[in-house]
Amino acid sequence: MITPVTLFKSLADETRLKSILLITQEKELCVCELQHALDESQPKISRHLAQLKQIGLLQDRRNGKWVYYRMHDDLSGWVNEIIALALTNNANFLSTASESLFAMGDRPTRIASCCET
Amino acid sequence: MITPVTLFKSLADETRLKSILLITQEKELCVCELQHALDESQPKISRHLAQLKQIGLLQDRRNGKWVYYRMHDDLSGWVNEIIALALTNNANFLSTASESLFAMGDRPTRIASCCET
DNA sequence: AACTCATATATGGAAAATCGAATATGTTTT
DNA sequence: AAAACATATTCGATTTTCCATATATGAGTT
Repeated sequence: MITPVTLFKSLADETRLKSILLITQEKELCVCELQHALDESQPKISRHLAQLKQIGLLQDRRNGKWVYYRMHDDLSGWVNEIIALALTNNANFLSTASESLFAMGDRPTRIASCCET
Repeated sequence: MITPVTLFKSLADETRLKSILLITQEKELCVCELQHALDESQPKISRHLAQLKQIGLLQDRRNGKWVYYRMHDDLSGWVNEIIALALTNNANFLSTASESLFAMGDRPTRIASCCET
């Protein structure tokens, strides 16, 4: 069970918050997609994702060379609700990253999406 | 307009989060009540409240020697909703502070409550 | 097996957050 | 106006967070 302080600390960083909101919006994203969408270095993205995974907010799965992150399945309802509220009420906060993601060419998601359960 | 990162940073500290949740629960609290409920030093409480006020999460009013803090009237709906979710889903996180507040003798609130609009 | 690509981690340093202690301000009481 | 009380602020120090760089791991590809 995640504590409220731990949750809010996780959301209190621009890179982490945008990552979580993008992942929530897109269901699942790999490191390189977040790297492109947020225009940040690979280690930076990877480090924050590892942190979010360690806390239990995210879970990952590897598919070939790519590692896909999504919200953890076992999150309490109120955690998901808080994230959903943040997402739906801060469209402009995420717009640039979101547009950048859609403009990205060669997204591995397309290839992977055909293999999902 | 508060940004989501600013909001979550505000909630990412135990003293601040408990203060905000207690204030939300009790409508209005003065520094000495929070000091007692959270069992923290006066400067520490005061400093965090000042920070929350500066951000625009709290507003204060002075009544005699006491300064009462409450949630800011002009907060966006989603901000209040997030705080309400945190409050209703983390009873145990707040229980000790809450009990300590109720056990406090000579609460100035009692005197002030007769003068509120 | 060597090479490439995607991702992860380790390290040292910089920046930011937090704190305790001391002190200042403002209000009431005497 | 001095004393007492509630609150605010300053200061230096500690701790925590964050980052860039370099390097490691792990999976496909040739």
